[in-house]
Amino acid sequence: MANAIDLEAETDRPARGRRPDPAKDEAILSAAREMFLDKGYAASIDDIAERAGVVKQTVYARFKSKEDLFAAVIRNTADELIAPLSAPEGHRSVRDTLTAIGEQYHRVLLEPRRIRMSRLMIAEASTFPELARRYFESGPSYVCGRLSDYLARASARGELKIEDARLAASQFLGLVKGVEHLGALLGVDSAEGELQRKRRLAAAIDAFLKLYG
Amino acid sequence: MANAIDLEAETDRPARGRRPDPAKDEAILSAAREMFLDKGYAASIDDIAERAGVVKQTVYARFKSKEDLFAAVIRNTADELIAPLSAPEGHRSVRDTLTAIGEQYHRVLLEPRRIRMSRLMIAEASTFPELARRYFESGPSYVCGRLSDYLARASARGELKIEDARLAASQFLGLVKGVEHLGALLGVDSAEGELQRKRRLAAAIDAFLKLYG
DNA sequence: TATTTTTCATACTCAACAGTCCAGTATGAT
DNA sequence: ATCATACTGGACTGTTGAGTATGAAAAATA
Repeated sequence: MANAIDLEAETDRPARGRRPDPAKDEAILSAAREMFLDKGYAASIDDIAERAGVVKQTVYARFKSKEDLFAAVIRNTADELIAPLSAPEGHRSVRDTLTAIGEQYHRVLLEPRRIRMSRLMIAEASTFPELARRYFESGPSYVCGRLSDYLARASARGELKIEDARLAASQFLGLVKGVEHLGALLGVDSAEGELQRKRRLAAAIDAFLKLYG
Repeated sequence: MANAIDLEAETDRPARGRRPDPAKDEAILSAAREMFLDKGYAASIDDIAERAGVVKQTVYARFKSKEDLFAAVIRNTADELIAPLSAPEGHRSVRDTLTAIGEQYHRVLLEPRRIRMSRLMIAEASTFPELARRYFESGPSYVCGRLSDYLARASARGELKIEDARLAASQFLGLVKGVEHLGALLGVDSAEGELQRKRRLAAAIDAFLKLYG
């Protein structure tokens, strides 16, 4: 029963009249992201619109409700945050690779933006379970999976001795996080300088290699 | 300059008239706790009052504002949650002690009540930094401290070989938590049964003893 | 130019909520 | 009995915020 118009709907053909400004999409999403990260879901559409330099109606022209906008922001941001995790593998030693992954994970996890994002998702986990699940699975759990793959391969090559790769990966990330990550989520700045953080990371890697080396 | 009245204020002497009903204090706090855990700080005073079987005025008679009530709830609940952590030490082997501590930490951390509480605190960390800090310090950080003390003593007795006790404690708790704790905060039920949880705990202890045994 | 669609500007509805006020009732002490 | 305090019931203020409505200006096509 699909006619020409339906088919063309896929390719977004606005036919006549003024074209929607794509820059405004970006402005709205970006403003919404900032506000949500700042105030949580309590952020108001009015404030978001004002920050985006746009009128409330324009927001509602693109997103049919606040929930909708929120979901869009989350998906958007989650995707953006995955990118730096596609860690290159290759010819490096196990220690170097783990150091790189650990450093990245460390940096990403403690990055203020990510902390605020995690806070937001944890806060709204009961209201938006689906989004929270996606966030977890495309974030920490994804990293854990990739790391697990790597560990399994390294183990197959005889560079490590691992039985349960998934468990080992979870342990590694746990070692890297320690209790301090929870502290960061709770906004305890932990007076922990770059130095101590590096030290903890190095200790985690030493420990892991001692366990499975 | 303290006169009799000031001194007596300490012992709460309302002099004349009808006495405040202590049961209502408890009812209000308990209702507020439930509602806050459920809806976050967005929970309304009206709902709290209704649930407590009390009129809004009565709430405001005891707590001068919503913030005040919230703070009272947090302090109250945080205290309540510390209690089970005063783990007895003694004649048991290091392994047994670690198992007990780990099991307790595991149970306490993953207990639905604590999860909801952590969610709440993380969500409001930027609005109530002081409360969040207290929560962290009287919760996870406190456990870490106690564990650290224990490890230092065990190390002094020669039962373990540990240089940095605080670091080791953090590592142990990290091993116990893995990535799964974050998943729980995000409401991912992880399809992880009691079995897998016990397994992870056992693995964490094995690993720790291999590291520092 | 005529037409269509976006965007702005502004005002509006409707509901919820923090906090207050008041009049009356209950409970205790003197 | 009387006075002070706790508590109820309900109305009230003022604000905020989600979502809608309306009308006019701006940009694009025919």
